[in-house]
Formats: sequence, C-alpha cells, structure tokens
Amino acid sequence: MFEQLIKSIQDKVPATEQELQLCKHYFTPKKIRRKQFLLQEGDVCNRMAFVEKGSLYSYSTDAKGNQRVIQFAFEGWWISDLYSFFTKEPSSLNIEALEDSELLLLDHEQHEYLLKNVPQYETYTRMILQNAYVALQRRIEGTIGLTAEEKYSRFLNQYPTCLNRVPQHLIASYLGITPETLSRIRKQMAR
Amino acid sequence: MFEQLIKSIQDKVPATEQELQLCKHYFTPKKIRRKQFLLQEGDVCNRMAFVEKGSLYSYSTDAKGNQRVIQFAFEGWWISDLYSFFTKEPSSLNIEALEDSELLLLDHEQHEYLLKNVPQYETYTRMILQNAYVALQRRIEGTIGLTAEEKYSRFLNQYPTCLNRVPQHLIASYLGITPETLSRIRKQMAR
DNA sequence: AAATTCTCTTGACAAATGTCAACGCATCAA
DNA sequence: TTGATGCGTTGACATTTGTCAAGAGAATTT
Repeated sequence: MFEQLIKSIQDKVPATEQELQLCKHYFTPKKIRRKQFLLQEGDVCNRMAFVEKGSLYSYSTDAKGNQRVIQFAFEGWWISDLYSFFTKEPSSLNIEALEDSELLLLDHEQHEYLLKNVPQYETYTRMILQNAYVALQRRIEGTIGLTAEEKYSRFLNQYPTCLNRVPQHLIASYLGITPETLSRIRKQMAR
Repeated sequence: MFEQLIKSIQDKVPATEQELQLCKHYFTPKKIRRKQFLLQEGDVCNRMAFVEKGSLYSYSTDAKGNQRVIQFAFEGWWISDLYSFFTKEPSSLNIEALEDSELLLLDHEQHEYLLKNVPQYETYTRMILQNAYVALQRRIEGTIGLTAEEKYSRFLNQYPTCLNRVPQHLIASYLGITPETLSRIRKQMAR
C-alpha cells in the first residue's frame, strides 16, 4: 500500500526507517472508485492525495459550462488544489477518479505535523513543489503560441502512456482544443 | 537596498533580526541596466534573482524564432529558471531587464547554505514556491480555452500595473496571441 | 440481451486569429 | 536636424480552429 510513496520519498531525500514509519503512520489510505470525486467545486480542499494506484484528474468549469482539465495524476504523483489547501478558501476545482484508485491522503494538520517533526519531510515537500513548478512552467511553454498539432505532439512525447488511460476528449481539454480538432489532428498525423 | 526582501520574508515567516542579517549577508546586490541580460539561452542558470527595484522578464525562443514570454517580475518578485538552477542543465530561457533594476542574487551554494543553516529560510522558500505554483496554475486556467479577449481581460485584472511598464507586444506574447490581435482587441474593448 | 450512455469521428459552415505589408509616430543616436 | 529604429495600428486576406449536427461503435447498466 505504501510502495509508491516510499519510492517517491527515497528518490528525493535520505530517510531513515524510523522517519518512513512516521510518514506511513500519518497518511490515511483510501480507495476510491472510478467517477467518484475526491474534491468538489465549492468545498474547501483540506487534503493532498498521493496516488498509489490508478489515476485521477482535476478540472474547473468555465462560464459556458465547459470542463477545463488542469492536471492528470497517475501512480507516484500528487494531486490536490494547493490554492484552496493553503488558503482554506473554497476550491474552484473538481478532482475525479479516472480509474478505481488507491490513494494516500494527508490533511492540513497531518501535513503541518510532519513539517514540524520530520525535517526530511519539509525537504521532500519542497522538492516535490520544485518539480511540480517546473512541470507547470514547461506546460505553459507547451501551450503558448503553438498550433494544436504541436501541442498534441509535445504532449505525446511527454506523457506517452497517457494515451491508453485517458479519454481523448479529456486530453483535448487539457490541451485547450476541442475534441473535434484533436480527432482531426490525429487523423492527419496518422499519415 | 534590502527593504523589499525583508518585507517579503517577514510577510511569510517570523524571522529574528539575526536571521535577517544572515540573509542579507548571503545575498549579492547587483544593478542591471535596461536591455541587459541576467541569463542567456544555453548558459546554466546558477542563481535566483529577487527584484528590489525595476522589472525583468523571461522568455524562450521557438523553432520559428518567435519570443514566448514566460514571466514578468517586478519589485518583490523572484525570477530565475528553476529547471536549470536545480538540474544544472543549460537553460532554454533568456532573462532580460525591462528597466534599469536592482537585484539581489543568490547562487546555488548560498541557497544551500541558507537552507541548511536558517530553518526559517527553507520555510520561506517553500512558501514562495507554493505561491509561485498556485500562480502558474491560475495562469494555465487563464490560458486554456479562453478567447484572446478573455485572456487579456483576466490579465488586466490580475496585473493592472503591468500595462504602464511593459511593452504591449510582450504582453501579447505572454498571452500567446499576436501583437496585431492584441491591438485589435484593445480597440474593440475601448467602446 | 436490450437499452442507454459514452466516446470518437466526420461534414459543412462560421468565427477567431494569424500573416503580410504598409504606415505613423515616437524615441534615440549621430 | 536627420536618420534609424522600435512600437503600435490598420487593412486585406489566408489559415486555423470552433460550432453544430449526425451517426457509428464500444462500453456500461438494467
């Protein structure tokens, strides 16, 4: 149940067995089924989720009722609405399971406790944030001023495994194009 | 010379006078003139810059030679290429001064030193990263699936002071639209 | 198994945005 | 002062992408 998390931590900081046990103790395992929500728009996001197994995605809904996919999360990734988590203001995001999934949850108090009592945890958190920040910046570079086809190519390069696990219309939304356009691009690229 | 930095730190963590002095000691002040580069594509980014006064922006250059503006930075903001800074790989970004500016620089060693020896500094860094991450996520929400006019309106709301200090074509690039389109949108919005 | 959703595709057309070229008006340097 | 350069605007037109509507097949539910 904790393999992915342990791997993620050891990958980034040297942690003692004791520290790992402490972490294990403070995370709450949770199973969630496909199409269930981890977070719904309007609620305060009071936890971060680490994905042990399965996949989820987050999205917001715009004025016209369109979904805008913000993030996908697979095994070994974190997902949350950090804005709401840190400010405790209601979230504008939904987080929904794409597949039946196993999560490790950490609420605000547990997070604060680990920050205070496990020095390696703050470092781990900082490194996760660094990586997440860099990934977002790359995403922006891969969104701005590119054609739909270029965006899709870059996406394929960066997340080749996504294709099999994520419905195409969600990828389209993630890229900021319509499902029809994506369908046509794929047809065109097939040559 | 350190007002903005002190303000930024005190805003986020309780710091003693001694800790502040230590920070001051490890930052390197630097003046940079309009149009000078803090970082050039191909070089490794070995420092983070805090803006005490003035403004800068970062951009990458795409295959067709177009600038893509990644970030603006004004007084009280940080700017760097964190990807290059952390991995020590050559950067794909340029960072250039928009106005004559005063910066406080921190290289990799100085950063590591402060992380190790000033506990509050790691917390400060984490909070800066959190905020930067949230800001990037909002930017993505404000980029995907919006019309050019909506993007510009959101930009104006979020950074109203930018207008006077940043050339219009850089704002266009930041929004991922052409200068001509931005010009037309402004004309249309003027009514 | 039948019915109901989902998901993806396709076509015809509309709307948004980009491209290219020209021009005016500042600013700056010689 | 005189060029030269950078920035913003405008027009005509091309291209890309979105919208709407229909349908086919797969997956899910009853």
